[in-house]
Amino acid sequence: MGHESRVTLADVAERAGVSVSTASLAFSGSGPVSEATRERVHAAAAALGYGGPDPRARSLRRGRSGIVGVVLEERVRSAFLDPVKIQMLDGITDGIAPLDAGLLLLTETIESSVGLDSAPVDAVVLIGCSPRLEESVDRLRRRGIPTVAIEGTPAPDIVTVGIDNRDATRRGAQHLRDLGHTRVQVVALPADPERTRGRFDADFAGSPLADTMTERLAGAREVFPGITGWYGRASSIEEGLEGGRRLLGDVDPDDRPTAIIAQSDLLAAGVIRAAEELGIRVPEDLSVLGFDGIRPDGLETDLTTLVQPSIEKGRAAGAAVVRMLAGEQPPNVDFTSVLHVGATTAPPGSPVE
Amino acid sequence: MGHESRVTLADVAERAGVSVSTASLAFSGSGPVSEATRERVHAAAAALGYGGPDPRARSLRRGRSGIVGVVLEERVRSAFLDPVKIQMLDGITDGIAPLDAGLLLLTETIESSVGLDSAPVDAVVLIGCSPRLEESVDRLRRRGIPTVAIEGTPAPDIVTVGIDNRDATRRGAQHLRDLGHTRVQVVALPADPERTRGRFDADFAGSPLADTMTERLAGAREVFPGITGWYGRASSIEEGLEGGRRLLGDVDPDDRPTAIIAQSDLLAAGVIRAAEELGIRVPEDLSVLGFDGIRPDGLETDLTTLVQPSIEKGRAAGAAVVRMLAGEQPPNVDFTSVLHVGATTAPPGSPVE
DNA sequence: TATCGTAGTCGAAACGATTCGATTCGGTGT
DNA sequence: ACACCGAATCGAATCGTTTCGACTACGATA
Repeated sequence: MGHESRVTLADVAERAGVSVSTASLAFSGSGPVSEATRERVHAAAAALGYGGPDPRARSLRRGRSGIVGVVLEERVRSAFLDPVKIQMLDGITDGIAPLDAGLLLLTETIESSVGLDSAPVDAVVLIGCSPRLEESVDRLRRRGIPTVAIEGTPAPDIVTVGIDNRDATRRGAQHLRDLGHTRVQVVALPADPERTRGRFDADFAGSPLADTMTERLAGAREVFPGITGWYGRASSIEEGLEGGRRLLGDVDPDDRPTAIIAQSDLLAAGVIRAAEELGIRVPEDLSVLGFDGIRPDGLETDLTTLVQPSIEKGRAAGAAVVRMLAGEQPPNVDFTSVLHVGATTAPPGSPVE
Repeated sequence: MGHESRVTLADVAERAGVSVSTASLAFSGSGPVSEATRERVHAAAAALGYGGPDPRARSLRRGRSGIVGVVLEERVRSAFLDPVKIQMLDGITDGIAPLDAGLLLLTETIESSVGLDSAPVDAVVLIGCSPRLEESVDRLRRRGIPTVAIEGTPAPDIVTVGIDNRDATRRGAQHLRDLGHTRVQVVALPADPERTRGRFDADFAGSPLADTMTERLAGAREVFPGITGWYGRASSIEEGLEGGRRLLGDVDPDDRPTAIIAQSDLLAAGVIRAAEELGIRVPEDLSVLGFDGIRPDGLETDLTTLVQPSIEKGRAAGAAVVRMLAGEQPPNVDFTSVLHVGATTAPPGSPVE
């Protein structure tokens, strides 16, 4: 039963003895309908097993679907493993609450990203959007879909929400320098769209596209000009572990860095784990600086890190969406990170307490 | 610029000098169109800044929106804090991959749950759906929307995906009994829709609605018939901590349980933390059994727990959705959990190694 | 009593695409 | 040269609502 023709508003109207338009009003509540009529319509609906107006037709007519798309650059799985992303998502739901819209998870899959322009969204939020998205952003713009990018390259017609990546990292690096560190290296976020990993040297220009990575690196260089390091394939403990092994294990102990600037807390957690493996003590033999201010899974020490307001970022993005849908043109937003000095940084070569 | 009337397929068709239907074919590719025509249409589209067919209209006509709804019983925020939920979500995305549809996050908000029946979804997956959903499920059924419930009460017309909650817990409890435990208590999942918390005694019937909790409790009772305990407001470390304090701290040390069956790993982690607070050693003075097989944030010990295949559950749910949309009627699925013996269970009163 | 405003209702025109059946039109097979 | 076929194209109906303007009563105002 049930796969015959569906019950429509017209059926309900007929049974209730009213016109379709009246029946519509009885449901949507926008317009004057007598109490008696409303009841009759609802009764008819119940009798016919009508479940309410079809959202598809409604959204076509209204021009709004009540859905906000969220584009994650990676697989949903990996996005959900990153606490920062989750916090942003949470902030977004907060921010768009006034719309009472749903959140549609879209992943920037290979190529066509079918979802992105066949999805009935009223607006889109790009989270940590990668360069590959350029083209998609273009299509969104053409379709006139309001777009907000968190940590994205600023572009005409889209609102961006970001943080002071460069300056924050500079302050963190300065903290290390103040402690007396001079041999410092970086374990960085992915540097290219192909998601490779490897060492980079002092000349490394970064990718114009991997904005976050490049900015944070620039901040580190303001304090340690010739700084080199390693970039991973993702922001994860695993990649940090790999990077840590390379930077700490493959070298003559005398050349080994006394401090590592990790571009995320997850990477930092990996670096610390690598140090453990190699018998290097943190912070006595090695200082580690993170970025994000989350508490990485399984890391029990209090990480020195640059705390960024992830939830706020999401909330701001959500708020921007709301305003754009209201016809305004909200300004870009920039947040500030603060240095949290924990237990993973200390003067180089300091004795065990 | 841009808020005039939008460009439609008709405009494109006219400019390309073809009929609307041909233009449509040129885009959707379903039907014979000469190469020349297709190019002309696309050129016209580009010239006019047409971003492709409007998904709203398309979905009305096609009767499919390409969106699968996921209903989380709680706020999105708290759902994302539960690793089990995340794993299921991940599994779902995997499972519905063949549809290449988006995932719409819906929360069972108070009352009307605006989202649930005004959302243009082709199918819905309920995750850990609470009893309050009964009514919503009803509406979904009426609308003829295929519905899959993970850990939900079986109901006509909906497919359920579950695990052997009862039997698994029984095996876990048996493990404790085999170790020699007799004073055992439970720290349980929420027991009622109002999300209160408190003690429950040997007569406690559970809620017919909080299925998971009741089933797992029943399993424990098969081994320890008169077992009592505490139920929390959520599955979280925090609630486990609270429960642990009550069961371990508020009693005469001689009556104190020698083992606690936690109904989730997060609760177990909380219990362990409570034990630490109270100076109770795990597993020497207290054995703790978890459920889920995740690695709770910040817990460094290897938890003895019942490992359930969360990702598989999600995947199965996704697969069921796919089959339902294909017109089949897939069977319910039940998975099996396996006992992982870690370092948090030991014979009662055993000496420190 | 004539007039006006208003609550309630209705018809019909969108909304923007897809799709079914019909129509054209070169080109084969015989 | 005749009927016939498939490819390409087109017209028109359809998906199920919402909304706009028009129309009816009916009580209130002048």
